[in-house]
Amino acid sequence: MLNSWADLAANSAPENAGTSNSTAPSRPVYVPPHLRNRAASASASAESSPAPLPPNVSTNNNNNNAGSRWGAPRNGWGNRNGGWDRREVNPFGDQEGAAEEGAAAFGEQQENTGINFDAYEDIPVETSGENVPPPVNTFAEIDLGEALNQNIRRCKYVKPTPVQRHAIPISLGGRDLMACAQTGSGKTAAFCFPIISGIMRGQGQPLQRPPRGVRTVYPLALVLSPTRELSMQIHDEARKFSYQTGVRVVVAYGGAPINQQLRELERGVDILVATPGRLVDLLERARVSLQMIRYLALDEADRMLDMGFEPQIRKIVEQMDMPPPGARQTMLFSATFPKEIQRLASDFLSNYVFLAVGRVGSSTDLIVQRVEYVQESDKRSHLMDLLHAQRANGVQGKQALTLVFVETKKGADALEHWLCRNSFPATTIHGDRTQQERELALRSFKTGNTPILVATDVAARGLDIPHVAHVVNFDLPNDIDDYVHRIGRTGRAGKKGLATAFFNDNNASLARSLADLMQEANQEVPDWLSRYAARSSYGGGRNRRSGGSRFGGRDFRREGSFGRGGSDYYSTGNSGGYGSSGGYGGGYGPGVTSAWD
DNA sequence: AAAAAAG
Repeated sequence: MLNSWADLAANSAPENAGTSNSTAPSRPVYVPPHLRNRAASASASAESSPAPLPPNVSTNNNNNNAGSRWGAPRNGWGNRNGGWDRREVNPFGDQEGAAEEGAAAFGEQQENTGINFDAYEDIPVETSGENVPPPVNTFAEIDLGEALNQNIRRCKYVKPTPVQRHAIPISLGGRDLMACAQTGSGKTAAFCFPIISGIMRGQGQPLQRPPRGVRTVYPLALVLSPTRELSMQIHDEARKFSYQTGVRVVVAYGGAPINQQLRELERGVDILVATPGRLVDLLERARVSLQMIRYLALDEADRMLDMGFEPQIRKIVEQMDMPPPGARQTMLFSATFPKEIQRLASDFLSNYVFLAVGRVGSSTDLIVQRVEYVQESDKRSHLMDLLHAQRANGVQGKQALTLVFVETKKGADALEHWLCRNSFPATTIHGDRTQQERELALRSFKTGNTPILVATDVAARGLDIPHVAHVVNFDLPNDIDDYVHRIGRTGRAGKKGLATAFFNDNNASLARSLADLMQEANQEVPDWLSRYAARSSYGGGRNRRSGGSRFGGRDFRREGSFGRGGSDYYSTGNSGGYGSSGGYGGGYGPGVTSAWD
């Protein structure tokens, strides 16, 4: 009873507000955010004539036939939100608040500016594809719009990071993109800026929908990520970038009450950030339609396309109502991009640019990697030793943050319990905990309240946790890519980090790739590990996913002339067709990427 | 074999 009444009220209120004295719009039309104040009154008086296109609308190659294919723009904006959102909370308001708590606790300033650009100076970059738009050196060179520029200043971003310098012009040029890149250095911004800017410009043609459920919303951009916490993080960042641009960002993920998310959606959504399960739910309830999607971004794209996720992603991207490749712009980001996954991913892309922002020798050098031989039964006491040592390294009375990865959820609980019993304040994050518990754990860790976090792979990717001094692989993962992502939780934004792994016979299959990785990162490889690696290379101890070039860094379209790709990982220049290889033969072997995302 | 993601 109460529910249906509330729903009714929630449903009709914005509709009335948006159109006041006219008949309710039945057909959606895209109104760029900067015109929405006017649009609300304009559409009321001009119901029968097509809505004016924004003056600076630029035709996008990929979309210029969308009008004929999908129907001409109509009146009425599907999101029923005429005008800027006056209730928009200033995400910068508590400048020293939430996100900065950790920094404050450590007596440091502004994590956002903490990027150490010197660490990036000589980062090798490879691009391939046809007519690759050239990189820029400053934000000023790109016309992102004044509102967005102001937010960039508020974020204290002074100049674009390497991934931004390359990815933003490519995306603004309307091209699809597969990028091997680093989050810590602004990966989220690299796909958010072009999306926000594009939405503000009203680029391309809106796609018409058949009238369906009145409460259906039509986001223009979709960002998918593999974990709830990562979606939250992306949402938080995207909200900063879109502040006062009129572009509305909404997040939807499982484990949280759906009603609140539905209410947020009903207030209007331009950019939807979501985890796959909850999005499918919303699509099946017809509360969200993907018909108007003009931008699709997959964060941690290789994870999104691996066995566990691929069917869901295919369903969302190929079997719902999303415009096909070419009629939308698609951006895939990850630090690791095995070529098998690249092949899968190419289904979603159209004439795309491949971009690899690699590590230079110095990038993963920021993370000191250690491997110790530890029997299962000795792991706990060994961890204890590390933590005792870590205690001495505390900053301002706070213990440095240590992130401990384990294999299983049960193992995580057990270890947390044991640590607490031994007076090490620890908490844990894994998929068997409630969402509330997960978020609490992460917050408590970030603030230094609980300086030890025991985690499963749920925390392996993308999470930006400042001040993680030490990553311990209590249990090593089976996949070297997961190792790369895990250790990338430390040594972020150009800062130094330490990663310690406990290795024993159970990890024999990882020996070779681990030894290779460490060698390429100029780390000291223990002799016993080298011997292990040599042994396992006989036994076929290769990683399941590849025989060689298993890291990102290389466009799989360029495979072919070389037996196993990777040894010519970096060509020198940018652009060039598929076949052109600069042939930098040095050092990168089977492809080390950044240890970051 | 495990983890993640809907309830």
